[in-house]
Amino acid sequence: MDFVQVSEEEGDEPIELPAEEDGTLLISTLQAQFPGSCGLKYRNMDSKAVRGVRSNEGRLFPPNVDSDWGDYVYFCVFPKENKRKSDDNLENSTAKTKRIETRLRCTDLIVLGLAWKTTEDSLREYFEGYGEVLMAQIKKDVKSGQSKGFGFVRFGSYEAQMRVLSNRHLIDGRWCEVKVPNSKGMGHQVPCKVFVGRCTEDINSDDLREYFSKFGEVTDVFIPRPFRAFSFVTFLDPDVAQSLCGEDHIIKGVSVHVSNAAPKAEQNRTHQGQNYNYNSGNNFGMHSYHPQGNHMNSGRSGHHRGNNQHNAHGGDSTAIGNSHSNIGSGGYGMGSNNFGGNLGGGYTNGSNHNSGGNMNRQEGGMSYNRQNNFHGMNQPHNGNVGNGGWMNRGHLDMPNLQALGINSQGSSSSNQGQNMNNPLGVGLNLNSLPMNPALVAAALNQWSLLGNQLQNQNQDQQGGNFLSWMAQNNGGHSNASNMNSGNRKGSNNPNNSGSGGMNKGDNSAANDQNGCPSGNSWSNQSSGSQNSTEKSNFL
DNA sequence: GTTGAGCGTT
Repeated sequence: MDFVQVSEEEGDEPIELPAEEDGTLLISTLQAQFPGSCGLKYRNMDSKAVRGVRSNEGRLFPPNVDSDWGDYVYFCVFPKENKRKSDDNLENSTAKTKRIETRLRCTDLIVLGLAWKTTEDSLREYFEGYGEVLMAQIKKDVKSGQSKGFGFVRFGSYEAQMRVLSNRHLIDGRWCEVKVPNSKGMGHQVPCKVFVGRCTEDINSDDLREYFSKFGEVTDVFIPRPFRAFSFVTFLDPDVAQSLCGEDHIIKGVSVHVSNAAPKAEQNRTHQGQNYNYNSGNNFGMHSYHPQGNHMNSGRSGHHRGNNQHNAHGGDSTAIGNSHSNIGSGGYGMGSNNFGGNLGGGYTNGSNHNSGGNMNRQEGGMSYNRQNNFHGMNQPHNGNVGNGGWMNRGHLDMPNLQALGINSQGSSSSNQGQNMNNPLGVGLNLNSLPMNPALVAAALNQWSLLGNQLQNQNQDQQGGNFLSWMAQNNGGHSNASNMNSGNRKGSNNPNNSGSGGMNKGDNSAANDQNGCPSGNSWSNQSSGSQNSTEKSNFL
């Protein structure tokens, strides 16, 4: 038997790999020793150049016609990464190799929950459906030989490993869990899912899948219904997902924006000590990552101001009889996002109740008012006195507001005394835009420039409830239960600002007028405060 | 002979 000397990198100590009878070397043999490698190359002594080894159908062919591998020491070829702009700074081949090593190297995977009857053969047989299996073992009791119900498997390719890690497995009639050992089951630490913003309604999941497949295998596409102008695309390879983040792509003539779909908690971790004004109101329930079921955050420091009540994952029947109040003082914390309060099961975790109290008094610093002044329509002055510009919102990039014709300076200067006729907390006349206002609203909605509270048609009809179409509950999943509970008593209140920075408007709910579950009570009080509620998780 | 969260005689 002929042996081929192979090292991982030129100069490394070689390992002798057995060639086949026909003189070829199986790539699987190569990968058994050098996981992730896809070929061989060697240094030609005459030309001093590196030569590649011919590869075909899983076999590597010796360079000499007489099936002789010669005295060369071959070294491994690893798959090149997608040549993307983010890789431009990685010209150093060693760095590249090292990076690929860490990224693409296969590891043993633990398979938990195996049936007692599952054997190493049947385990191997099952996983061979994903790719070459280099090892499959069942851990057994040494005395009895009985399976302990778990085992290990190793694949020849990182691709197969990734595929296995991202799937569920029914093996011999039992659902088994496959994980990287001691990894707490994350599968991969890097998120595979990206947020695709600025989608239009005619971009369907097939479009997204087809488009994004050119960057890597797409394992899932999710488009929230009803239409919310964004979607999620999940890739098999988290690195593909990451490489796309921050980019704009054109799908069906529409420029969409790809960004991180990481949990909001992760994204906000970096923000400290700023005059934040988090006034979102968007709560995306579906496909959300809820580390805990319930959150109650209140305090005077940090950016978890006010109360954020999460009550995700429906079925809690918390929609009735809730009482939410946010009382802050001298701080930045008002407004309330209440995740939950969801009637019914299914995906009922997207409710967003913002109880008004939309006083945004800005005292220097940055102001980014994503206030939900929906109920403040026809208000000559809605109390937004922000003047600071846009705040840092974490990893989500801001939209080009100027392109949208939106004045980001708030509404105080230009809108006082005007009948804005729009439900946005920013100075925008949607009717004047040279585009579909619904699209603009959707875009704004995406960026949390407006909440997803939607006016009840019975009230404030002058307010241009163009978003109300979004509010229609989709049968089955009531995730878009955007109940507006913040109607002021006496709408069209000419002044919502209170005095001395106090938000003293009567923000008590009139839920019974608004089709909301009865019994809720909402109130917000603040003094000299900035609003700081957070958007919910994306993932 | 049973069992059902875990982490492997290298």
